[in-house]
Amino acid sequence: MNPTIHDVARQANVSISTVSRVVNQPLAVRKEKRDRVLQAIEQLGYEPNPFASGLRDRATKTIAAMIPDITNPFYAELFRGIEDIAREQKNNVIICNTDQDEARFLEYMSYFKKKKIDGLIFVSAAVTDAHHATFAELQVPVVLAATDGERFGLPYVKVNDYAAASDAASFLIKNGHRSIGVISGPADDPIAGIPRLAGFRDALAAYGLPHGANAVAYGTYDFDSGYEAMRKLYGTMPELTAVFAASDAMALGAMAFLQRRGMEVPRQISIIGFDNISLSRMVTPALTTVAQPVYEIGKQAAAMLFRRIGNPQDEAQSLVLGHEIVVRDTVWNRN
Amino acid sequence: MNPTIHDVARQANVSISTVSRVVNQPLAVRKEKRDRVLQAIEQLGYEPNPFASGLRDRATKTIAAMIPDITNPFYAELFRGIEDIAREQKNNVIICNTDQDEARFLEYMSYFKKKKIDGLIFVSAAVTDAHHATFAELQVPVVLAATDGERFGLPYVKVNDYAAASDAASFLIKNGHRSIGVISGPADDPIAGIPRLAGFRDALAAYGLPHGANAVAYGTYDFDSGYEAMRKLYGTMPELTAVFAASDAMALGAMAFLQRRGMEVPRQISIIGFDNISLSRMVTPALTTVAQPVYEIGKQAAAMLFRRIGNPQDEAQSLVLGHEIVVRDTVWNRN
DNA sequence: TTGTAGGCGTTATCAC
DNA sequence: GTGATAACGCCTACAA
Repeated sequence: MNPTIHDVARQANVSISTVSRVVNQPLAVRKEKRDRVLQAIEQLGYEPNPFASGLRDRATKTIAAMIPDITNPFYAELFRGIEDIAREQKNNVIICNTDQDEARFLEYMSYFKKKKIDGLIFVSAAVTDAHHATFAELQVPVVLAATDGERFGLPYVKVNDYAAASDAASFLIKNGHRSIGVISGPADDPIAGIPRLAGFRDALAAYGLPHGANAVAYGTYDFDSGYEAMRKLYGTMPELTAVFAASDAMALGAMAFLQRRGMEVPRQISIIGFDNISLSRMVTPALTTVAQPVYEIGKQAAAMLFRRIGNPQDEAQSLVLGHEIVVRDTVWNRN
Repeated sequence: MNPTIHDVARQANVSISTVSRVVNQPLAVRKEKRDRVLQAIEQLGYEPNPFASGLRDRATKTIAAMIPDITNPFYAELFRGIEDIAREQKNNVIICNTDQDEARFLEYMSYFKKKKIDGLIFVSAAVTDAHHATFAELQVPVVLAATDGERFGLPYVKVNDYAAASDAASFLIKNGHRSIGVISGPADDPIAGIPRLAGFRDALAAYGLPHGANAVAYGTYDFDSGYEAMRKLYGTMPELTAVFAASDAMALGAMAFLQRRGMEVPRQISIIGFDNISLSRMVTPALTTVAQPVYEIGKQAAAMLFRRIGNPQDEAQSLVLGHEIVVRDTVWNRN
């Protein structure tokens, strides 16, 4: 049996209210008594029972993280950032794999309406009207990670996808490539689809390079779709010397396609990915890619959430973190 | 504000105890009233407040999963199995990344002693005396996943590592290999180190094949250590035609070393891994490996845990799940 | 079979 | 500045 507030009170020879005050508003208690209480707490190893507090205040010391799939290394690492901050704050984080499934999402949300949570971090998927409405019902702070919230005024932490994709294009161009294909995310994905494609294309255009429809294939960020997209792309644009993929997994898929067709990467075709997942350095040749500070995104999102939980009127300032190109072995210098 | 038991009672015109009974022991209530109550529950969307129940019964509807690192795809998938069962049981699972760090482990455990959990799943790491002692203090059921508990009488769900490694050896031998190297886990790891090495060596011995110290290098299951181990192994045993690695990540490391040295896999050197992580099909050539039913291990471990939580005297029957060899492209048939 | 009442540990409100 | 006390919502003796 854990010690309760009563045990501490008895030990310190004060009332339970005093103990409670020492814990919650230490300044309101005369120093002398406060020290006595503190000492008793220390001795007994007292910690407030979260159920009792929860029952009274409905604060749960629990946040939820909604993630497409923890099995995906990108999300796993982002989650680590969240978890590390939550642990610092002595909070639990309960993890929700949505599998991008609407029903699953709703199931979790209705669950949260009963069994309260203090806040929510929504990772990576585009926010729809339906999502937004559900968030509002929840009545707790919501922070977005690796996705955009401008449209709904939701605070977010992410990278500038447009600029990052644009940098990828410049990098390829600087390495002497002129015929460049793109494996994009879904054409209607406002997060990692549209902006990355636009950023990349605009950069090509700025250099006066072709960037027509035949230079783009679409995938769904995973390995298999990258493999398939590469097949299509190669069909419509056999002269290409480089490919930009909007995710590392797709880049790996593209690479697998090419290698299995007997083509040499990067000598014949160069590839640059996006994300810098841990696998990207494990393949041969190691993948050159645009790195997002994934772990940091998770950390900052969590920090922002706790700031808002502590102070609900805090007008959270969204964060755009920097990206960088990690140069490994899949881009050939043609100059 | 969510409806409480009182609201339901009023609506159904019964006392709160009747409502409580309907929820907890439906058989003890006359059918007529029961139906009325059920209807009221339905109408109001009543769900018991978990804090109130928690406060009374100290049941938290929360289990913990101790995992070396959720960023590792193997653990991530195992965790998915755990989570899926937990959700079925309307439990939360809080995830603890130990990073194999003792201090971190203890921090979590002491945290759990305060803020109770209903049960614990300990994944993958070898159980030490210290661990075991700490488990005992916790006073809640503990189940082991992907690790052994015989020594302490702890129930576990795992694969037969010895037999699986032995099968890997047979597979290589059947494909005509005679000079075979091993990249083992740590020599003192009783879980995935010792048994996999022993199983593999014993199989070689059974075929009258050499299996001396020069045919083994040791790693720590990760990519880099596999890379390094392959370098050593190749130094001591340049005649080898095949390598067994005790983890896929090490197999990938080994493969990277060979490929970067200009060697062809599998034509010159074959590789077989262990785990069947998702990456193994993404590399080229795709990795042949011994598959563990990871997701299933997580599921079964969780199911076992909930069985024991429900019935503490349940003498949990440990489970040994089957393995299989997933044949892809890294083993050359020399016959 | 059903209802009443007490207590789980905390915090906040009110007196003092 | 401090202490008693009333909730918070649930469950379960115990009484009826």
